[in-house]
Amino acid sequence: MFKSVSSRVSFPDMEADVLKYWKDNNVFRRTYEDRSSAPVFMLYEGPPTANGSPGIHHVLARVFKDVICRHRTMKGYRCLRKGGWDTHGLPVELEIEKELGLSSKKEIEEYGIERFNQKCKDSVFRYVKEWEIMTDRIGFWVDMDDPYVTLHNNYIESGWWILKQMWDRELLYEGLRGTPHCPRCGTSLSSHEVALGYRENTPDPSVFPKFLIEPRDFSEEQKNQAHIDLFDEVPTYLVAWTTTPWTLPGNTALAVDGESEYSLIEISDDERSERLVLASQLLEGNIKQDYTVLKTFNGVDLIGLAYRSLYEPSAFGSEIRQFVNKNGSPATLESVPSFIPKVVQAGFVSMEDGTGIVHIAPAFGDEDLDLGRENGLCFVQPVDLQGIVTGQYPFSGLFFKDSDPVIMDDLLDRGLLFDRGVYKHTYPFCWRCDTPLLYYAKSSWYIRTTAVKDNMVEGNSNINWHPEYIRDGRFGEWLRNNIDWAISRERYWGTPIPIWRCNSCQSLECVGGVDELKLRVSSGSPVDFDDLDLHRPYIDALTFQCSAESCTGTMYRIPEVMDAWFDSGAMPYAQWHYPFENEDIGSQGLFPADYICEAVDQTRGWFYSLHALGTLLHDQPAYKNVICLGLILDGRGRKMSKRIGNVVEPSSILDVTGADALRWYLFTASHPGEPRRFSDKLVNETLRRVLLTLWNVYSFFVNYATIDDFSPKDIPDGWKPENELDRWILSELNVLVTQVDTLLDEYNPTDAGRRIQEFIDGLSNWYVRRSRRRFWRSENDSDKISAYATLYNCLCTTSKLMAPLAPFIAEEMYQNLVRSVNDSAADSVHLSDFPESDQSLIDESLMEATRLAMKVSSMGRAARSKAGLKVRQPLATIAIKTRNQGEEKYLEWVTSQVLEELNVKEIVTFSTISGLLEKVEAEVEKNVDVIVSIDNYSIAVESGYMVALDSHLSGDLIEEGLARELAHRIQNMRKDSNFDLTDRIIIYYEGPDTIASVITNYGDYISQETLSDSINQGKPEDPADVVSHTIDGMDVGIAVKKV
RNA sequence: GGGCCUGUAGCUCAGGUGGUUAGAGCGCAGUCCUGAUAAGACUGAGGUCGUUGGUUCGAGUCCAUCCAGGCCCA
Repeated sequence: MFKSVSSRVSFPDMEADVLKYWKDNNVFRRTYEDRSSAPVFMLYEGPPTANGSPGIHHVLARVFKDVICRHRTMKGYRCLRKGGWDTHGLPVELEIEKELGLSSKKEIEEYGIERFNQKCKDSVFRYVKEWEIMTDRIGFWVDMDDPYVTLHNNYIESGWWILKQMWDRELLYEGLRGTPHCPRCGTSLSSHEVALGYRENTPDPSVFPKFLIEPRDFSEEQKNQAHIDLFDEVPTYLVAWTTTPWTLPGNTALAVDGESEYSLIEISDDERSERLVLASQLLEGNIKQDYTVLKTFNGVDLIGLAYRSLYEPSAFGSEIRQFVNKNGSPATLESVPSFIPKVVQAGFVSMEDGTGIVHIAPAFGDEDLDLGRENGLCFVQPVDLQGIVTGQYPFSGLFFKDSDPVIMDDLLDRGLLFDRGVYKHTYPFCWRCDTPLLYYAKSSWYIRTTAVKDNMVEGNSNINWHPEYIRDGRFGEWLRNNIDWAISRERYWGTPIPIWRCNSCQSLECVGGVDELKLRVSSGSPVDFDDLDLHRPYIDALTFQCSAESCTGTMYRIPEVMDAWFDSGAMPYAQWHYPFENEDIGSQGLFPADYICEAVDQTRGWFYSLHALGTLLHDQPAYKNVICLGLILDGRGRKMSKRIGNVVEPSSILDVTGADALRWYLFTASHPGEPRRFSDKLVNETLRRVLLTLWNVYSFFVNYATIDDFSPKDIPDGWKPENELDRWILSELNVLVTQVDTLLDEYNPTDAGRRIQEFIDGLSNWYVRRSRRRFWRSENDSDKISAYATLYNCLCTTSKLMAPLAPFIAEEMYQNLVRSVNDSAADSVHLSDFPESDQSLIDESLMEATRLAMKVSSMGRAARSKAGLKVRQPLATIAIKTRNQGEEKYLEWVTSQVLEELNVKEIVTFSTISGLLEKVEAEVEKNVDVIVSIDNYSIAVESGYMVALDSHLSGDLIEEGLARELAHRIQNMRKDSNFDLTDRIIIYYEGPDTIASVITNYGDYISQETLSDSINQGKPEDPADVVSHTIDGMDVGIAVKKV
């Protein structure tokens, strides 16, 4: 029969046993190995980096992945979930740099790329054991024996193949990009690193340089274009604004907003006059002195206007290059001898601050660079990568920031500075060395994602996002503003970019696989390809003859490695070493994924890299359904960070409350998309309120089933519930089954869990509470069997329903309730079928009626409480007024439940109590909830209902109340003495005549309730067993003795 | 600076298409119930529904604005 179940349970210990059972019986593996013909449900596991300990936020993502997969498994799918590790990238390098005390690329290269990369490689699995333990412990099923690893040669090779596809379709190109650059460390910083170093309230110069318009310079055509009266005799300037004076020598254009209005104004002092152009709405605040507005016009009228450079580049030894667009291919730079800077239109011109005229230096900012490309602007770069001003400017040789004051003084001397001040704003610094960063246009490799932008937007509309707003919101927005993906990094530890360049003719070749490389290199020195590590520096050593016609040069690999996001986006293919193996991933159901789940910070990370590569390679999204998780915060609403020290160690929770409680809390506390505050107190509350409540129902069932020797086999074939309570809870159960199944189908474990919670509450606090006596009765009649059958059914089904969410307790209950009596049942709840709802057992009216019983009982308890009538004291009558006829009928169905619950003998109608209804209506205002006392009735009035309890106590009622009180005291003594439920006892008592009379009249009742063979007046043999009680002010001594 | 999200009781959260007096759980105080219970019931205290406007007979709900927090990006 059933294994005995203590109400005192240690969930962590129970879970350890379940884990062992899964392992010993190979349960996870069998969920997919034993189902070769089942439809595939594919999870893509976003690879974590194992160079740090897993935190609670990792648990969050993992359990949300798991719950859906477990549900689909029980629905008959073959759910595939391959683990993976992200092993490349700058964070890994930075960790090692810190460890080795290196702080620049130069130092890394001196240390040696080979040794450096070896250190990186050694570090990435540093915490893998911790990850495996955590993953196992929380019950996340994922194949970690055969994970994909981004540093493996096979994985890299798949990446190369993808890149080659792009290359062949001319979607791969080299171009300029404005990148945040640390001049001291000599390296670009990733956006993540930049984010580490923003400093608020950084003072910078606020400069208003004046750019002279000289109509003399205009061609006839330009003169006609500029519909502006510009008078030679008064100098006219365009006034711009910048906080980076050091970029002014790189100015090659000024940008205006075509839609806005600009003014030509004149200001004068004693000596001379000058005219200025700036946005009309920004005149105020910028122009302190008196001025005259001569003319206003639209920004569009300024476009094409030429002006004088502040520093003519050729005069100061700076090279001038210009963006040239050649039949659709991306703009490239070509040297030109001179240029005339012009006014252009730009969408980003602000009318909030500045002058409405923006200084453009394509060599620096990314926006400026884009504008340069679009408009074929010139490109002047007067600062080198060490941050030193080049050329022969008056400030050449200075560090770029140090040149600011010199430039301002110089402009002032030359009358080209309208105003200067100080502006405080947020500016990025290198998080390592505190050097102000430089936005610097550098050459970089791109994938032309913009070529498939529309396809990406279209594909996204077919992705099922949870929460839904991500699709058109954050993610959709990102896609609509798509720019080409810069995939190269001038770093060391990453997938090397498989492009070789000829040192002679500069022609390029992209290699799409190891065999291809082997063929190219074979003409050169012999390399052992079997043993080749595809990382730097080994790959850099492979060179080969240039294949260009009549070129005798040698091809060397370009030094860059790939953005680690490319690695992660390549996982749908690279995890299978596609296409070198598993060519048919599409037909095998391995692509696209049915489901992925990560936190919202992956919008531009993994969600994007997957989507971009999926669209580029197969013109379809790489995933169908996503749960996008919100951030997890600490108990005070702060982001968890190592620095603040508020990171929650998963083990601290798991060891105390167990994995199921943690899982349940994470599922149900809030919807997955919302940021959540983590609180160990609430995990504990979840344990008590949900899991322990269920456990106690389970324990109750097993205890009594064991006493009565009940077996599920005793349930007659075709049994249908007749008892109202049984019909009610089974109706609730079958409604629940459909709801939970649907919600899990819809990727909503939160509401699924919340619904199960409500059911457990009803099961425990109404069904079992009201049914207890049916289990206590000594005879095994059909009603008792019915109660057992019902409760058994509820517990088995609940265990299956909650198996995806709380896999441990579900397994434990299933093993004991199902497997122990049925050898042919699946040997794990997770290999069993998800429950199906029996619609014939659903009775909406009965559920409505029971809700009414609960409501009325609640009011009755309130009325009792107010009148000081404890529930153990039986009352003679109750009158109940419902809101309508329909409810009147419902009430008839559940009258016995209400009477029992409220311990009242009889229900009567209000009409039999003369005048009561009228008195209540006279006393109580309409629509007010209140409890009143009228005549000898305590009456609760609430939202249209009325419950009146007769508080008059007859002698018989009082005596019966005393009998129940005595039974209660004796039960507690049994419990305190640790007697078994079935132990029979003898009772001794001493007390006044009133008590003796109760014993005489209710002795049978008390004996029956307390399983006593006799009740004796007097002392037991050992007087120490006597416990003194005070009942209704009477002193009563009672002793209980096991027979 | 831009995009997106969030703001309801001390805490965690519910509050379809606007509609009577805004709810639940936890926590707190008191009372009660209990041979399944680490539980439960009842009562009480606790709310300017982030702010300010607007639409409407009527706004927690719709619109706008601002404030605060968060994420992503400049």
